[in-house]
Amino acid sequence: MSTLTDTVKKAAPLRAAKPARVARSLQKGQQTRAAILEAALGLASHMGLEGLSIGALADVTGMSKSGVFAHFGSREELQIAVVTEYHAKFEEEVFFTAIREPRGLPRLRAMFERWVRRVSVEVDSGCIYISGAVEFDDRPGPVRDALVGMVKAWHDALHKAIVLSVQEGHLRADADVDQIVFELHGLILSLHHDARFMRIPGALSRAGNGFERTIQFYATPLGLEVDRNRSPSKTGASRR
Amino acid sequence: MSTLTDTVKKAAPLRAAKPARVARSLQKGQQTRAAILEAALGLASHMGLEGLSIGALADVTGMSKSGVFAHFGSREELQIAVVTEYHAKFEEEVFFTAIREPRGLPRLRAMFERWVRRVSVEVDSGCIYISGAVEFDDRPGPVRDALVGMVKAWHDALHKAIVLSVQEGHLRADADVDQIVFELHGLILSLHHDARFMRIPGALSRAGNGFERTIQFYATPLGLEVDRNRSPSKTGASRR
DNA sequence: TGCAAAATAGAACGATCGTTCGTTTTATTC
DNA sequence: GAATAAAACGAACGATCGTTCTATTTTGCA
Repeated sequence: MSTLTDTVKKAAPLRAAKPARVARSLQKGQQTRAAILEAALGLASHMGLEGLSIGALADVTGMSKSGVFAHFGSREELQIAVVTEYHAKFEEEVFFTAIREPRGLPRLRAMFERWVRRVSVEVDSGCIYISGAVEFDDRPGPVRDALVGMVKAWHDALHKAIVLSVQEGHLRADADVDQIVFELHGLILSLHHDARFMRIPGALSRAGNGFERTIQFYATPLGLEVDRNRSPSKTGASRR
Repeated sequence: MSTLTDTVKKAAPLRAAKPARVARSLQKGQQTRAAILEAALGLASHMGLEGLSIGALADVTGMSKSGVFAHFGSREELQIAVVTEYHAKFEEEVFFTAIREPRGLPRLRAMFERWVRRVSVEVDSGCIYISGAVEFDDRPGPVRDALVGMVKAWHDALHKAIVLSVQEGHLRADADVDQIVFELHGLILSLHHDARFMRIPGALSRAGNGFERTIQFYATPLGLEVDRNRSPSKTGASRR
């Protein structure tokens, strides 16, 4: 558990821009900065990181453009702050919650389910990882670097959860771990696409179906018959 | 075959904006318009549809801003023209080529393979369907409508190819067709993500593996044993 | 309560955006 | 080749962008 956490923390170490303020007195600044960031997160979820403008942010928060600007120093640093904030929220609501589940399939399933929830239903809208990936796949710079680092950290976390599932005997020993990460991520991306862009109602359950089917496939021992009578995973009691 | 084609054509009927010019004489206008569109396609592939600017387009083509502008009447119509042009290319290089394969699994496989190629390796870059889906999932209007219609047409084409695969006995009779479309699309999206954003080299073969694995799953008759002589997670000697 | 520092406002900058308009160049037709 | 229509240009517009600068207000601590 601490290992997974460390991975996430290490791969995305951007956090402490401010040197923590020797005497932690003046809180007003940090306070409004947090409020701005919250608004920026909502705006970026709708318009994307590139659609995020300081003027619109000033309108939403009821501040002046320069007042907003002063808290970040540049638009790019604002974008990085937004990405970092999103990462922290994602970590908290998806990773840290799921990791309390017992290692192996239950934990992996929890990670996927919370991931699904974050991408499709939660709060006001879209996943910044996903929109950011499209916006910055051809745009080098620190924003892109931050995004890549965080997604990579999440991939690593998934990777380790799958390895543990193999070790626990929940998945086949010869299962291609990276391939599973690839396919699970694909289910999430397809969910995001169908739910948010195409507005297809059934997308959410499709993602769940896909997960169970994938797990079922990689859980089947080599040379043995697939048990079609019932769910493949003994831990499968939880959902569905 | 004509059915599939009709579906595509019907769902995305935007094509003939110009009334074909009674006497098909004046070709200079259409000619430079096509050249501009070509450049716009390349630009939009890199910067996205929202990143596409008339000024940059004028620079690339060596024309004046107003000269470029006059060919489309508005930025929005330019974006629609780009999307439509991309659709035509996609149709030609993916759909019309694949549909020459025999119905059933061979045709479905051809569609997927050409789709993969379009998304990852081909020309200069990214898929406008994918970037457009992210850019316009919260932005109502004719551009979004055009995009949704075209993606929906492609989904329908996939749907029919899968139904034919079932009818030919290549896939299980109880296979959930929409679920398969969902999962195959997920593989493409994951490929686009990993190859273009994360720059992971193995992504291309992962997509192929995922396809073969998915097909293998849905090809297995209910209650019968899976043929495990061949390794399932391996590439499965894909090329049939 | 007074003072220094931090936080915010306001105005202005250069740049770029999409768009309009009048003119000039180019292409097509008689 | 002259007449006519299409195409391309160039300058300018209002708006918005990120950013800078200076002034003003607010905050935290003595």
